[in-house]
Amino acid sequence: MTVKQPEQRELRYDPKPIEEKWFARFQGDPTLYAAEPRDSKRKKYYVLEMLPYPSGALHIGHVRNYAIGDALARYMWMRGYNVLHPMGWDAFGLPAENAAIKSNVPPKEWTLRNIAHMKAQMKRLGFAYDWSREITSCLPEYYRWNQWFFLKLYERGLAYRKNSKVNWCPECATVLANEQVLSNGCCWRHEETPVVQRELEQWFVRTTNYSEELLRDLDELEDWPEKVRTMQRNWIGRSEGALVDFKLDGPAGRAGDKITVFTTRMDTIFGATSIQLAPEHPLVADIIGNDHHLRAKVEELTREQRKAREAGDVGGIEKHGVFTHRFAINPFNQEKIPIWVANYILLDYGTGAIMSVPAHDERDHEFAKKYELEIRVVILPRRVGEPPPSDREDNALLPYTEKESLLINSGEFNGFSNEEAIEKMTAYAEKGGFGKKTVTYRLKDWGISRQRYWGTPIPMLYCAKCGIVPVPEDQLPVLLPDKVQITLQGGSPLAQAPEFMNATCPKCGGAARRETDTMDTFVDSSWYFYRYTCAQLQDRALDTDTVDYWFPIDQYIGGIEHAILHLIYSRFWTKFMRDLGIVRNSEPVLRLFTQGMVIKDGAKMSKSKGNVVSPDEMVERYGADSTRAYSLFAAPPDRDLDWQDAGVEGVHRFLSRVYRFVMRYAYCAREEKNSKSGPQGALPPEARAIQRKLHQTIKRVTDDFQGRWHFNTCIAAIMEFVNELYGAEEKIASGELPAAVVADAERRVVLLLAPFAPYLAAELWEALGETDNLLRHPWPEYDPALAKEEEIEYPIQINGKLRSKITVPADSAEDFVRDGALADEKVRAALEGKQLVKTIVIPGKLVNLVLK
RNA sequence: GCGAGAGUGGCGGAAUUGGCAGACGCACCAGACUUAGGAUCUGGCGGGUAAAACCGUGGGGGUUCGAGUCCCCCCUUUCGCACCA
Repeated sequence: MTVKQPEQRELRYDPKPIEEKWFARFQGDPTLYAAEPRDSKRKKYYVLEMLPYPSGALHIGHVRNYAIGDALARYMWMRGYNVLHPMGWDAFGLPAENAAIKSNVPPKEWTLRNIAHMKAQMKRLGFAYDWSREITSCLPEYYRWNQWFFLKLYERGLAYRKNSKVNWCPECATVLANEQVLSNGCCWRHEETPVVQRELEQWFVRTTNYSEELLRDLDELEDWPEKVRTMQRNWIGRSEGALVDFKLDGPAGRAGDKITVFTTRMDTIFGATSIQLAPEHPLVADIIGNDHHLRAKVEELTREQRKAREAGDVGGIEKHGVFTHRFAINPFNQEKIPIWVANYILLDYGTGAIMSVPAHDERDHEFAKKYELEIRVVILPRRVGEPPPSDREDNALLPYTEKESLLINSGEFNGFSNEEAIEKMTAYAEKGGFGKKTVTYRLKDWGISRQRYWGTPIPMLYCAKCGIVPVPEDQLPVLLPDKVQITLQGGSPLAQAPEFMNATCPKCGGAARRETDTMDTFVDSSWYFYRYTCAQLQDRALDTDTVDYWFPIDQYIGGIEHAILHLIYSRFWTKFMRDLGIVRNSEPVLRLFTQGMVIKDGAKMSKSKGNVVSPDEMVERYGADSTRAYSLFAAPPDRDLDWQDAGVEGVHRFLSRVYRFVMRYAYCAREEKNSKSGPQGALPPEARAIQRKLHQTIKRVTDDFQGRWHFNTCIAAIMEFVNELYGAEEKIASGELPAAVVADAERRVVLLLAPFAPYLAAELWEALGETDNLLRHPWPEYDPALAKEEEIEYPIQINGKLRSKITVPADSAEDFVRDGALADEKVRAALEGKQLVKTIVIPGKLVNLVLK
């Protein structure tokens, strides 16, 4: 056998020409990542990354997001699945309008330019997307379906218009939905701009119709992070209780003759010693009448609340209130109790009015102490197995808010437990016609009106004769006018465009005015991922059967920031589409993965902090493969990642080592084409060691893809193996090691690398003499028999401390291992003068000797 | 205040079910090859010691032959929620 000389010339890994070469080839091969099922009987895998907002260039955090999804897509593809992996972002292609205006570029052009730039970046990074499925939501085709869905919502009474107080971001110059206001009271897009309240006519979507289902189905989403499920539960905020009417004592006002309160603690109603109204409760104006002093006081309370709300710290407000000089009647005992107005009562939760029970509610207690209101105990702790305690007040316990309780001072309900009392008292109220069992939700309807120019126009007309009239389906899409004056002065710029504004009423043929509000961009993002399955469809929004094949999404990957925005809206939209009969699934996403943020210099990457790492720069310096591999190597994907440029260099060095090794010894594979099944027959120990490590490495990498996605340890395992190959380099170069072993190792390492460094893998695959596309090559299998160690090193512990090590054949019996351990020199020395109390042998793990 | 994570060398992080703590990488140190090295290769690298012993996974206790891992108490930190009646 002739010994081939390894490649002698200096081999330098230069990613640039390699990536350019394969970039061109990938582009020329539209079938490479095609989503058309290769075989409809195969299992499918739909993987999608969550959309970052295309307000500028990609930063390295996005790259990490895509790198995770891309590695999965490639792996599943090699596993033989039909993979759908479309772009996540461009469906969301509505720009920060202001940014466009400030840069003096028309918004549409600005959007398309942004998208083109990002697309170029994505392509350069080599992400395996199906580019034939692009959707760009700023284009007329997408408007059509958004508007069509809106008409369906309207037909079903799920879209309505109402005048209400809304959140307004001065920076965006538009309205925001509740979900789009951060907990610090600022806008989700402008994290330092406080949102203010405005009163406006707005279009709403009745998400609350699905509150119950949105909540209930969270239980089924077992493969969602618990954190996201909890956030959604809190956001929906279901609360079971009852409504109770308290009649006004004295004359009725315009807003009625009673105050309805919501309570979850009906059992404490005999302890109600006042009624508290929200400052903006409609009855307040009625009952304070023309009392200037009271009116001023209420205005002050309103201001305090508004200020706290705008600061996002309603919890920190100092409780203030004022007595209205009016009374209400407790329907349970006909007692007259004072009506107050308080700044901590919120109009938009429950009914905006509460019964105050100072003895059994912390807030009421604090308030009553401050204003010296009566505190009356009506429940006592129940002591199991003991007779009910006496009616003595125990002030140290107050407020007593536990549910484990027993009623006192409550008329005919004395002696009942909390649970029984709530049930009986609610029934009593229902029977008496002054109350009823009810459930309230914190979730509000979704306000979708935006006063932007750039967005899907809401397809509605206002006719003087016919009122609100929907645009007929055959007139869709309603398109935006080309030229408008954008002033950001509030109100939609569309109102200044007469050619847009003036329309004909489809009912009476008279003059009509068009709705000038456009839709929230979250409407687009609520269903864009469905459209990917049938992007070219002309006559319908979606094809039900195609959607049914791909849905639900198998894996959605993104940041936590959409937990209660996009992820609630899209769940709602799915249920709505299911009820329309367009889709068959009730949930859009089977598994959700929230990856960590990328941290740089101790802070979250953001433009305002100036710590953004640009992928372009990284690709220029180290290449796309090194950049994406580092984003997976530096930390497990669910944790935050601390970006260090030096780390990229390390990964780059590793890829260089792989490149040099494979290029140098590629001849082994080219010469050994006949033995692709791996080396046959008995191998010398060094060759066996390489083979064993190879199969162990395949197992480690495969296990992590199947299980917990710790891609950092996958890459580490491949590094270890490559180090081992270098350790045997002398023997490989001299031909001492069978070429078949080297060839086998090279081929499989390249395949293992394919999800993490696809350009390099493609180049090396070719160098190994392979002509097929490596994505079409099956993922390497490991052979447990070949991965098995032949010898095991047992650590010998004495009293739990490591003292020695022995090496025995892997299949040694326990006795043999024990005898071996006891025969060890160091062990015998330690045994000197001591008594062996116990010997513990854990097969395959260790030996522990207990001495006394 | 409530809820969920996290705390391991100089740094990022390994250790999936209790079984050799620090894999892999960065940084650093030494050496080789070099006119040169910001290339490459080899070796070292938790503290401590001449070498051992010994000490080491935020702190304190416990269970166990054996604890980063399990239990109890506490500290720090990140995120989310917070007058939700």
